[in-house]
Amino acid sequence: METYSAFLPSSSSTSSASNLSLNSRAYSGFQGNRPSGYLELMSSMGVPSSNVNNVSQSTNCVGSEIDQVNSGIRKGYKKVKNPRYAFQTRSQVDILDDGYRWRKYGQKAVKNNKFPRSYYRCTHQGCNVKKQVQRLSKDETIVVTTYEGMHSHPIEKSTDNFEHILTQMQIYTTI
DNA sequence: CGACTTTGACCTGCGC
DNA sequence: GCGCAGGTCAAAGTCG
Repeated sequence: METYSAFLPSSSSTSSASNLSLNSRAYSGFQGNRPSGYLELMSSMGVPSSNVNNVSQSTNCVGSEIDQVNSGIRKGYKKVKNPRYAFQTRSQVDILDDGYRWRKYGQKAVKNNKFPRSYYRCTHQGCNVKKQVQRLSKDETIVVTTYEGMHSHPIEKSTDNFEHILTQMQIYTTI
C-alpha cells in the first residue's frame, strides 16, 4: 500500500499550496483516461458522493493512482489487477458516507501509523468494489480513502452534498 | 433474524 | 528460508 503514498503530502504538506500542486499533478496524470475531471472520474469509478456532514472542512483530492497491484491468489479470489484511487479528506470521522453500503471485512494495524487501516467491501450483490480507510498518524484530521474497482450499480443514497464538494475539488485540480 | 462489526488466524509477497 | 507487513477469511458477537 505504499505505492500511492507518493501522491500524498509526503512531508508536512497539509498546506493548501502543497496540496494544490500535488492535486494538479495527480489530476494531469488522470486526464488521459478521464478527460472530464474528478466529478466524472469519481462518478465513473463509483465514488460519487458523500455526506457533507461528515466532512468538516476540506476534501483534498490528493491521491489518485492507478495502482495495478492486488493481493495474491488465494482461496475464493483471484489475482485481479484493479485500478486504485486514493483520496485524502480532512474529516473528523473515518467513514465518509459516499452513498454506497459497505461492509467492513478487516482491520489491520499499519506500520509507522498509530491508526489502524480498515477494509470495506461494497455489499451490493455482484459488486466487488473495495475501499480502505486510514487516518494519517502525522495529521490525524486527515483520512485517506482508497477505492479499488468500479461499482456495477447505482448509488443507494442521495449525493447532493458531496457533489458540491466534488465540484470544488474539480476547481482545485483545474487551476 | 439478517446485516453488520470485531478480531484472531491465515495466506501471500517481498526484502534480507 | 525466514520474518515482516499487508490483505483477507470466517467465526463470534452486536445491533436494530
